[in-house]
Amino acid sequence: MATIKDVAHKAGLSVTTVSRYLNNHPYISDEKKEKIRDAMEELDYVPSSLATQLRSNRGTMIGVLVSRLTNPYFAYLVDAIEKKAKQQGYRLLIMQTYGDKQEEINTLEMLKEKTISGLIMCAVENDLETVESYAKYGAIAVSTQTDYKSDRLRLITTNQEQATYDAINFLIRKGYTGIAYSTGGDFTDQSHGSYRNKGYLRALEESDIKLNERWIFKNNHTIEDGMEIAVQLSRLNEKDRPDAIFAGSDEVAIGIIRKFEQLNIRVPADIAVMGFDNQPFSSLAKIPLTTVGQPMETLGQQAASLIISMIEGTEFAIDESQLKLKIIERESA
Amino acid sequence: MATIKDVAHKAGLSVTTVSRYLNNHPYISDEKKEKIRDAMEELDYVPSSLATQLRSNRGTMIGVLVSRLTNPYFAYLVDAIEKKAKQQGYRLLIMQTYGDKQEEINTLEMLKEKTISGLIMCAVENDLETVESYAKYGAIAVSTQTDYKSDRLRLITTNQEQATYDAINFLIRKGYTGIAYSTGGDFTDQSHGSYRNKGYLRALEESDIKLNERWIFKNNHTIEDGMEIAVQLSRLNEKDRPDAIFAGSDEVAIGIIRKFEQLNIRVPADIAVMGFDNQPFSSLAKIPLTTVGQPMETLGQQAASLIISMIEGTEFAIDESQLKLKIIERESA
DNA sequence: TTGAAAGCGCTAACAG
DNA sequence: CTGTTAGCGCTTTCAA
Repeated sequence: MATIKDVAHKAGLSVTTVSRYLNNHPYISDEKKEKIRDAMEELDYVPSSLATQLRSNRGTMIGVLVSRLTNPYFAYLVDAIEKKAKQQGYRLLIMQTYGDKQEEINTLEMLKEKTISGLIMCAVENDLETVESYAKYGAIAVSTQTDYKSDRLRLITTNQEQATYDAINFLIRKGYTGIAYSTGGDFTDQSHGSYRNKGYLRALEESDIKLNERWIFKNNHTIEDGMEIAVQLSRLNEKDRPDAIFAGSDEVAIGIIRKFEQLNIRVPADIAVMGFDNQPFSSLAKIPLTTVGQPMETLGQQAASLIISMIEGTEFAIDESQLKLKIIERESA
Repeated sequence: MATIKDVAHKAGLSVTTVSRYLNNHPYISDEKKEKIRDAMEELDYVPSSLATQLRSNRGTMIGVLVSRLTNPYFAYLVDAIEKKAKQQGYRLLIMQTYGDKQEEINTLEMLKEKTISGLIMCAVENDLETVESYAKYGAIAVSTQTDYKSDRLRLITTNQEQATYDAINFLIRKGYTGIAYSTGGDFTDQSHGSYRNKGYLRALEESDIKLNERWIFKNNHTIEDGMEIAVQLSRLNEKDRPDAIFAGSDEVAIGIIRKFEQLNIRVPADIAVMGFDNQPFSSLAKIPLTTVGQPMETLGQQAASLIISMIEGTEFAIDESQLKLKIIERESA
């Protein structure tokens, strides 16, 4: 591979001048520019981004950390980030944690290695104190709802609490009053999904609906989990049964509906089912799912813009108004 | 950030020794090892991967090129590649082409930049001659079925021709004889999907079924395309109608089925529908899809192992037996 | 407007 | 077993 030296030699100039050309410095005569261009062309020269980064101490690689790429939520997020990043001349290094804290740490360590100049964490496993301790090595943006305040870390938040509140109210307005609830966490304040729990609780409270502990289902993620919930629900006494369930995820919702079908429980006539995420398959289901859609596209775009601004030391204000979740009404509720 | 120099200084040793330690060279006394370890610990030292790569001329980054990450086929592929790569100490740089030839070239150029030491092309837009011309700059593995022979380029092939042949025979054995066919390409030999076309044609021929041009649908990709196909099929005279259609993609299949439902055409009773890909939603559909499953997991693993072996100059033999597509029978056919 | 020279952080002969 | 030294390919003073 040709180096800057070869180009300089062939053009009869110094490497300095060639370097200047590469970086669009002023003060190069057009004549030399021409020569350099020709030499580069002839040698099929491409600057080594490695050397550039090492010397100039500014990288062009952005890390993106997700739980699993096969989860469409993350796939769409990464898709949006990739488009925006490419457009601004940045590359993406993708890592998956699969929910593992240590993997997350390993990725954060790449900031020290200078492999990446910034990291977008689309999900977070460790506590934010730990994450923040890496902020001195590079830019970090985290997508999560939290009360944690920090000026080294930028947070890019969607309002899960509000979305859940809205969703439950949507059900209430539709006349449902017995609203069961499924969560991926354990329904405590520290668990995953705690902000959604708050939204659920707040909506019930405002409508003077008493919480029924037996209608709370914890640690559910998969279609199978959903089917199990449906079984449990079906075992309840007719009058002890909720008339709706907020499933917390589209997978779980699909599982519930599928099992209900086998049990001859009609959706939404007997029990309405509401999902969360608006997965691609949700509109394709046998009973198209009423669900909550997340703004993956704008979330990804803004995350990319944010991290780039942090890397480059410019300002970027997140536009919260673009980051709203919205209820997507179809047939299951 | 601490450098190797700082570590050497603090440990009272030369950078060479520290470098040796970093690279697990023999000939270092345990005593010094200890010192180095301590110094690194204290300084929170992490080697700059940039400098290492520049100097040693061996990188640790693998490029992965896909059409769109939001296509589950690619998401699952990348997922598998990521796992395998991580396990071997490599990182993934992801690029999307969105079907654009120039984007593919841009990605190939990264081989020259030394940004990546190898590239896995999960799909290919340009002709293989062009791709091959980049092979001198780094390892390239391409996943595509082709007759193109090359020793600079490694191909990792699934047998689309055979899978389609098998699928059509599956339909034939089920008693269907009028088998329509939809393709993403234009049904010519050069287009996307030409190997599938061959499989279709071969199966028909072997069963002495004459090709009916009016049952060939070209350039279809989306659910909407599928719905349009269904409309056209419904307009055919009852006796001119096929009794099955091989849709070429699950999306198209879903579209066809959905429209058929509106038109009161029963699936599979009136017309059987077969998809391709086994997308995650395919089993979830109203009428669970009979389709062809691709071995994304092993394909991804083998692609990763292959490119790593190429980068490291070792041998790796692709295990074709693991790369078989298989028919997944559900209800639509 | 141009060039010489000194590194960025690391590795790899070569010499002890 | 350990250190000296010369770069990898590029950018950036400094001086001309």
